[in-house]
Amino acid sequence: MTGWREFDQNLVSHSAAHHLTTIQFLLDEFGYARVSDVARHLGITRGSVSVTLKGLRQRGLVIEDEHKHLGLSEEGIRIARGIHIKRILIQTLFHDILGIDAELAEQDACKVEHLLSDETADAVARLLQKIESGKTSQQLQKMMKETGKASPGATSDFPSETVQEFADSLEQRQIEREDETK
Amino acid sequence: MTGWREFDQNLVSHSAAHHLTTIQFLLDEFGYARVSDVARHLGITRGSVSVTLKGLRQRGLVIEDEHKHLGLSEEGIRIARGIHIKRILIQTLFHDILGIDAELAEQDACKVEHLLSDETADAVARLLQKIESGKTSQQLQKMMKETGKASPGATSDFPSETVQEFADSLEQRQIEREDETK
DNA sequence: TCAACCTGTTTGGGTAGCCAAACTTGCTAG
DNA sequence: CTAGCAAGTTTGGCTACCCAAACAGGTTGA
Repeated sequence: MTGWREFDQNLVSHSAAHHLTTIQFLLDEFGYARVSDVARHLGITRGSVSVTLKGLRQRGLVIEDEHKHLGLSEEGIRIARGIHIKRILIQTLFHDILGIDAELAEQDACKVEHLLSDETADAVARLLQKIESGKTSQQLQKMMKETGKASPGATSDFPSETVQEFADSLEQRQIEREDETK
Repeated sequence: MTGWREFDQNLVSHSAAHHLTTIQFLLDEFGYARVSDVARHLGITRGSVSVTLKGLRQRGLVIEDEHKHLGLSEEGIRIARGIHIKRILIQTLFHDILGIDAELAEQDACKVEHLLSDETADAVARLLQKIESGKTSQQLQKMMKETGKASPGATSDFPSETVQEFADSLEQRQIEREDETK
């Protein structure tokens, strides 16, 4: 298992990602952002935000003016924007393509947004754009819409028996392909 | 921002997920699993594994026989299997559909496997199965294959300008839909 | 003016993980 | 029989988060 712990050497942590995107959101929405605003928006205490932002200031991602109003450095903006876009892309993938309920799609997207590689995010964008741009058959459109509905008789467990079997077959094929390669 | 911190009240943490799936893997592969084996496989020290597994034993997910050989309880097996299947599904989605390089697809899948909701994983399975089962047009098959290739002239930055604009338009539409709803 | 309030910071405490290093155990090769 | 090694555990230390509570400054209304 190489690199199963890559996650903790990411550019920014889950927490930092949310601090940055929150500041950007507040700036867009209200024109300013203070420690308390960030804390309220994230649902954590001012103290926690204060400490976290101290770190982000030291890393040069967050800046502060004389009135304690927060802002993002150029790099902070880049990072926040990247994460935000990933969130939108994943959310759209889950909601529009997989048919996941909007709220759950947002929740899942929020959990993984800062973990996905740029390459994967880019690929999601390309797929969505292709589907978008009408290069898609009627058939696919219809199929995509149906994807969201559970198969008749599906239970609430995961994995269902069919999913289990399907995943097994996927894995088997994967192993075979690896064998071919060598 | 409701529930941006859901991640830390998941069934199992990223670390625990890997401990469980590693035990399952070692059992399948070698017929036994000991603390040292798990440690070697995960690339961390025996001490860390020892402590973590103590917790998982207390939670009833991991069991141990008189020879210090590890095993999984019924619930442990269920959890490990669920995570493993999610990994396979996501990896396949990224590799086969999005065209992401196999290694990166595995790495990304590994980061998010334990975070995705059952519903989303199920939906991924349904989508893959539909594409699989030949209900898909030739056109889509072709499209899927092309998706992996970056557009000509694409740079190595994320997000590219086009992706940026595309994501903006997605977001705009999302907002409009929300407005309609209320 | 000054008390009440809002804002921000600091500090002590807690959990989750990781490591290194010191032990304990038990097996095995001389 | 025993020295040595491998396996497992414990402990102290570290980072990254979170909270609660104490504290410091500025604003504002009475």
